[in-house]
Parts: sequence; structure tokens; C-alpha cells
Amino acid sequence: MSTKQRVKATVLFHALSDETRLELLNRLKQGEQCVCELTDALQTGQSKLSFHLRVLKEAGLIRDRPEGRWMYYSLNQEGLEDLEDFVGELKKAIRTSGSSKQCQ
Amino acid sequence: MSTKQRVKATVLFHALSDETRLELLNRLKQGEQCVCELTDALQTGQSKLSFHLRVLKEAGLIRDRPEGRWMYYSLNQEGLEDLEDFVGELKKAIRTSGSSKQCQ
DNA sequence: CTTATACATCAAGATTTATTGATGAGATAA
DNA sequence: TTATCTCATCAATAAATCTTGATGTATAAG
Repeated sequence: MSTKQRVKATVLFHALSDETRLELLNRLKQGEQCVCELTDALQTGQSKLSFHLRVLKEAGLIRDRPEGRWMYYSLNQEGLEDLEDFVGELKKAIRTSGSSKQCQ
Repeated sequence: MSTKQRVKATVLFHALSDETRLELLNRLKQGEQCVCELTDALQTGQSKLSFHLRVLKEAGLIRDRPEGRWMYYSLNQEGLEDLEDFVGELKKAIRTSGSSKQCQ
């Protein structure tokens, strides 16, 4: 994995390393929703959600779509696929049956 | 996803949200290695690696095995599978063809 | 026993992230 | 226009994380 890929991976994983953000993603699995719906569902402050939605968006995990005075958020399939790729990469562990060379 | 599961997921994702730790996992794909081999490979301080190895271990992503004065680390398949499960969970988005109900 | 090696852990400081309340921009309704 | 609504952003503070060097604990070697 190149350094550039690793940086992208850390951004993705960091976006997922927070309960509020995982809860947001979970909600968005039901489909596109506006911030007001999410604030209702999560029972939390609007500026807090705005912050977390931005982290998710910058990681490429969600998209936004303005409409009138509402902003609709939805999952970004591409980001989820990148995530899947990184995890797949990690699992491709070379089974070198024997242990490592011993230190001495 | 339950709250307990979400907490576990955040721990896993947080462990993956750092370049040094991703580099460590990458190295460990080659097989079990001791800290001295990893410090050589990553060209960094020992206490720093010790810190990051602990984060990875507490997340369940790696195992350790003491032998003499060496400590050997290796990937933990179980942790990687948990990770795969969480990602799979995220991708199971309900395709409600239509967009959300409109806000009003 | 004394010294060296491999590693964990601790303490201090620096950096990053998260939370909260306030302000502001844009859209709509009155 | 004026007021209201939705949301982003800012500023200040709090909290978590990372880095570094020092210290401690086994184990092994001399």
C-alpha cells in the first residue's frame, strides 16, 4: 500500500472512529435525510451534527444535496467501496506458515 | 447495530486511523515479527512503536507472544474478521428507491 | 554479580479532535 | 421588508491522542 493510499485510509478510518458518526451512517442507511431529521433522531445539537457530517463528507463517505433551505445527506457508495477495498487489502495476509526468522 | 457493537467498532476504526499503525499492520502481513524488526523497518523510536502496538492489540487486531527477551507480534485473524463484518454491515444500505420524505 | 539487550510504561508537552454557544448566510413565509 | 427557518462556521474551551525521553523489569550474556 502506498503512502498516499495509507493517508486516504487513515482519513476514512478516522471518520468511522466516532460513535456519533457511526450512528449517523446507520441512520443514512434508511435513505437520504436532512439535518433536521438527523438532529431529531439523535437528540443532539445541530452544530455538533454539522461538524460530524462534515468529517464524514470530507472522508467521502456521504454526499450532500441542497434543496431550498434544507440540506439532504446520503451515503456515498464510492466511499464505502474504497473502505471495503482497504479492509480487503488488510486481510490479504500472506500465510507464511512458518513463524518469522528468530531474533538473536 | 447495538450501542455496544458501535463502541467496539469505534475502537477498531480508531486503531486503524493512524499511518504508523497501518504501516505496522502492513509489515505484519509478512508474518510474525518482533519489535526490533519493526523498529528497524519503520525507522522510528521504540517507545512510539510500543504505544501503537498496544493500541492495535487492545483493538484485537494483533496478538503478541513473548519469547525470551523478545516479543513477537502477529495479525489476529479474528479482529480482521470483526472489521470485515462491521464494514459489511455499513454496506447493507436499504435501497428505498425514492428519496426521503421531504422536510416541510 | 555485573552489564547489556528488548521491551513496557510513565510523565510532560505538543498536537489534534470534540463540544458548546454565538453569529452569519441563504431561503422562504408573512 | 421583516421575521423565521435551516444549516454552516467560528471562537473558546475541554478532552483525547501522539511524541519523546527517562525509568523500570525481565531475560540473557559475560
